[in-house]
Amino acid sequence: MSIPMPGEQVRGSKTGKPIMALLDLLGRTWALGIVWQLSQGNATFRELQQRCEQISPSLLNTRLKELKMLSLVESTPSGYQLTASGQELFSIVSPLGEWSLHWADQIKKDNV
Amino acid sequence: MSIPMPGEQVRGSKTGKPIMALLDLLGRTWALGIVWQLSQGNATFRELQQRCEQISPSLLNTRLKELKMLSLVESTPSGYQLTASGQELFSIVSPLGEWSLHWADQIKKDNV
DNA sequence: CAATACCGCTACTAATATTGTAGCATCGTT
DNA sequence: AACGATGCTACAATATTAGTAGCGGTATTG
Repeated sequence: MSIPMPGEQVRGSKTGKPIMALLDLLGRTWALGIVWQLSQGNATFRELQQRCEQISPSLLNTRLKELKMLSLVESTPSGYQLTASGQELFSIVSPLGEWSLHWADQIKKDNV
Repeated sequence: MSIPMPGEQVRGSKTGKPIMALLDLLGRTWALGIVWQLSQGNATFRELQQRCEQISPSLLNTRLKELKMLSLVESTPSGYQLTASGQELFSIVSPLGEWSLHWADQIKKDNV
């Protein structure tokens, strides 16, 4: 799968608008999960594999390449870590953690 | 693909934590894109299909079922629309629209 | 200097998800 | 009754992800 570079066509959009590239990226398995896990601290390849319970090394590596190309993750001697942009992204989505709890309650109510 | 119900096992996590269910959901093709499009106003099935340039009707319907089950989208006589929860979700992720512009600039700089 | 034990990562196949296209069933209009 | 539009299903083709084995490199240990 090609890397969803802002400015170019991506899955589901020909306009190249950055938001569409971002939605394409985030819509890939584990992309946001990796950012989420890395927000909890740097990790080596194998550590990251363990934090993401069931991710296969081939997919992890594919995602890491994408995230590196898109300036969200970088690899350092002490392992992978979020870049400044990656941290910004995380800080935007981090409220999802708490919100998901309310959401879960809501679903229960609706499905009674 | 089974619906990522908070409290149950989902792709990539056995804990059932709501955030993992949410990350599973958002990691599916077009899930966030549909929420994004609906935030711009209600839409019928075929309207939504057009807004999401390349989505196939089978996938659109699959996603809509999931989003309905998860209390994020509901169908009304005037078409599909976000539920209160769906709007909350959108309001959390909506800053991504503007942020993606800065991000695109950053990528350009990094890749010079 | 082996032998061992990690590490990042690649290779490959099987399983699963998504795309693309055709078209059915239903409804309201003419 | 014929037409057009709608929501949606069916299904084959294609693309993505999961799962497993293991290579080549770099310490560490005896």
